[in-house]
Amino acid sequence: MTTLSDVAARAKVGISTVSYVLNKTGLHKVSVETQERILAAAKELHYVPNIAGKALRKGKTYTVATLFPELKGSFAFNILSGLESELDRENYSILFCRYHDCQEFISKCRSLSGRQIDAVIVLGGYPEALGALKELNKCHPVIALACKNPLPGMPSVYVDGVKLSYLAVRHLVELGHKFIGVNPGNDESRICGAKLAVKNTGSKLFFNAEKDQRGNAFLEWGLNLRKGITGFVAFSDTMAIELMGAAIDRGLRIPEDISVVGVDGEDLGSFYRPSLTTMRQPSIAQGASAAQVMLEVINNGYAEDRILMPELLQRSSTGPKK
Amino acid sequence: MTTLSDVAARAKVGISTVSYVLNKTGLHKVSVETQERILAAAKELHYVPNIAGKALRKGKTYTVATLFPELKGSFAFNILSGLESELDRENYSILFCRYHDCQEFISKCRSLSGRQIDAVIVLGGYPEALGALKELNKCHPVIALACKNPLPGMPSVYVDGVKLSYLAVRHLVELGHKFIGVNPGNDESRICGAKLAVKNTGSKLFFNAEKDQRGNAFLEWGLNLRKGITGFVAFSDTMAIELMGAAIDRGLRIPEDISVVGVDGEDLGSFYRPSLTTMRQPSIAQGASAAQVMLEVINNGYAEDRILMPELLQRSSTGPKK
DNA sequence: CTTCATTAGTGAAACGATTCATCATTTCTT
DNA sequence: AAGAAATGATGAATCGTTTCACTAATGAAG
Repeated sequence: MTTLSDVAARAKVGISTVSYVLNKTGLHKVSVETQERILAAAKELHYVPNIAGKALRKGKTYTVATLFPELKGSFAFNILSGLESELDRENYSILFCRYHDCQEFISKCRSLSGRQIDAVIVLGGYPEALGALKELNKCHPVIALACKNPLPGMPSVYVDGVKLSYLAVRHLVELGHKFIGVNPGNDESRICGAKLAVKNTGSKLFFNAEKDQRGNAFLEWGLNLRKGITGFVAFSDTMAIELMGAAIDRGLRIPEDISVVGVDGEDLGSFYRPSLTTMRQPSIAQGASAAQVMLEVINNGYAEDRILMPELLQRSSTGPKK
Repeated sequence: MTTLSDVAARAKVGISTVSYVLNKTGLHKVSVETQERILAAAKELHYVPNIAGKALRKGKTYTVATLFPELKGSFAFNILSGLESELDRENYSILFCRYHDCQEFISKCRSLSGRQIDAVIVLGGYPEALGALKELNKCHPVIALACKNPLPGMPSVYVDGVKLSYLAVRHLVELGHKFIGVNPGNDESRICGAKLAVKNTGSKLFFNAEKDQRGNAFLEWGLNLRKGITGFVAFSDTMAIELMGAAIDRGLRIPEDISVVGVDGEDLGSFYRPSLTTMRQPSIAQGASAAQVMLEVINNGYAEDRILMPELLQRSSTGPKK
């Protein structure tokens, strides 16, 4: 481990001069020759700054924490990837934290509060844990990812839920489906977007409000409705695929008998038969945007929300109503 | 930010005593009353140790880096999760790093070399980048994950490839398949396991050595062989599913016409129709094991490899040869 | 009554970096 | 030529911990 003073000794200058030069602090005047001598010495000795020392002195760690819920599929890893490539350029590192339930969410918030980090990026969360989140936000800037403003004024990055829902439902409407089932949970934007899509079209919307619904239960609910639903929007690819499996098990044909739209845009959906029509949510871009927002907040103390646009990936699980 | 000296002041003791008490260093004698006074003061002031200060002094950071390649599916995130829950208990944090190509792998190895961390867990890697890995290993303990001993003596955690391959092929043999196609890449263990499984059975094995094969190409290769292959082992669920899609597109029935075994054990495979028979590779357990190996190496300077056993998940994509 | 352990506790020196305040020089003004 | 200003460089304090070496004070042993 070579330190600043090793470099200083070799370049025959004071320790502080080395620091000034290596940090390119343009303010302090150092002659060109000295600079070169120092740079050379640093290179020869393979000097790398000691992050702990730096952090201790500056109070800044160039480290941000991420707090993830349990997630399946490649979504989480894509987010991480997007974050990483954006932050790496600015020499920030990512700390990975994860919670399984509300209690653990709270305890991780607490322990992150006391940690030396520059910001936290939070996914998911719990309504009953807003206190812990607020507490955390007193200690560090917090950015909400894939979750719209959990706390007033907290900068967020998310996919436009109204548009997402609108595009998915409109796709089914345009295919002629008259009775459409969606399970937006209690997400206002999704409900709103779906309503917008059927407005003045003659198609009718049915909301399944059940939380944590499985695909087959959703299908059953739809088929049992008086009118018989022919178009389904499932708010995740996993559920959509599960729904399709259940439909095939009952001898239903897709898309001849029912049409299914998923949400996420995972690659895997394209390999299913029929391949899954889905709403692509740009996960890597979400990570990258969160990184940008975070940097803005760190540098300017403030950032606007970043809202990303979803996109319809039309494949074979949707077709004209027959 | 309350520091040790704040606590010391409130408890009316010296700063070093506080340190001894808070670190439970059993060696130094401190009277019970004083201990309680200090503990109380620390609690009242919400003391949390400054990691930077600690790291600077001790040269130990309680941070380990992970180095991931690009990966799809939930594998990577599961690994991270397994790591996290195991390491969290020991108060280690996880730094997330990622590479896209060989060059970036090398540069990340370099930058990790200079960083203050206690160990590195590496997935994937490149034969042509072993130098960088060796260099990294000079600076920190390195554990290889899901990759068998990339460097001699480097502790590794991986799933038993021989067994994996053996079980997958034997399953097809037992179903009566006489011509079986596998694509083990250049993985010796997988080739070996597959050979073991057909030994003295009358079934015959065909190796597709192509790297980065897509599912449909693999299928085509198998169908075009002189004998006509009826059983396929694809060494990832994604490829297996892609292969099934391609088969269905050609009007083949699964498992009546061909049987397909995947490898990974992702949930999504169970929703496919037919649902995918696959070899489960315990990804969370792999993460957890890597964490344990890492702790062993950090504490004892040495650890045995940890080899995990795969498991056959029999579903509907395999059936008797007809 | 010394001497020696033991107990309870403290002071101060690191660890490696940043940065304020200071100091010689030299150069410019007037 | 004397003071002011700019240039180039440095010393030392500081961030929060840990931990070695040390000190009182008490009790036990000889």
